[in-house]
Amino acid sequence: MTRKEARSRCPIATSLDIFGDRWSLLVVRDLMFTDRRTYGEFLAAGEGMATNVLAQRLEHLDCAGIIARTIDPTDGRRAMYRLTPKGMDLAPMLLEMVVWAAAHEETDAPPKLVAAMKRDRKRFIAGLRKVHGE
Amino acid sequence: MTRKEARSRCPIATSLDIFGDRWSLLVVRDLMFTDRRTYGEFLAAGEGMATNVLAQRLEHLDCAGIIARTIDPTDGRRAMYRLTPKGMDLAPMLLEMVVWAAAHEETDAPPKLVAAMKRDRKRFIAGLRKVHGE
DNA sequence: GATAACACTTGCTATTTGCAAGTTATCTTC
DNA sequence: GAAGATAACTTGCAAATAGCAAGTGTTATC
Repeated sequence: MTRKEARSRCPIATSLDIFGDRWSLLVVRDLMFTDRRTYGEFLAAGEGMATNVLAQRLEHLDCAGIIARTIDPTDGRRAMYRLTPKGMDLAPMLLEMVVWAAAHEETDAPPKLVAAMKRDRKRFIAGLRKVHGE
Repeated sequence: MTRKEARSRCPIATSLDIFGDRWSLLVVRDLMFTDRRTYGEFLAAGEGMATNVLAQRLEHLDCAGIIARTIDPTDGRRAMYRLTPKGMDLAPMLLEMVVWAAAHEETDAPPKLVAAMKRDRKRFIAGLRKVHGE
């Protein structure tokens, strides 16, 4: 997916230039809400992402500064990914996306989790940041 | 863009099935934040969307219940679009996207507007809802 | 050294996007 | 009423991306 030169500089257009596709935010989701950290784990997430697409998305998110890649010191084959602070700052948006979908679509989000998100967004996000060592 | 059968029922995956592409949220943006309401106006927004892509996106958002289409009573050629309540409920997510992009990317969002969003999200969203007659 | 695992890469097909001309219905002007 | 303009798409083709599955190179294990 070659990114054309920037369109407007509108924040939403700018954001969509970075993650306006079907797969990127799924990677961010896994890093944010689950303990998946490797290429193989993202592939195994059950979303049906193709290997070339995942590789390209990881690289793009890395270049955008949303995720960071390191090599597992205990296994030189394994690349580990984590969210950067810039990536963590996507939490409010992802949270609102969860809340929206839970209200308007059929999802398997645990009702208690959604309720916790809606009850106190700031607290929920603070909890995520703590988990991620921020 | 043929939508494959649903992947996981995760809220984020579900949402991305609906608007996980480069163009859909730009339509929602225009309806939410500007006074663009017609096919021609969306095309003229300066984002470089192709005509066939716009037509398909409008239809898809209509089918998803996010926008609604009516014919302008004063001009039978003109289709007018508006956000449904379901579409309006995307406001918090769009707002967080704006805030994120303003913080991490170079955008032309007016600083005062971004500050108003960050200062009191609920109030800003209430203002949007009032403008949209909710 | 043989085998396996990890992270991609590659070659090909299928699908979508992008471009620009085309079509149809409605409106405006004369 | 006819001619011209406009609005919303549609269409045909080229370009780009997604998807599939086999392949490759490095590292780890036995």
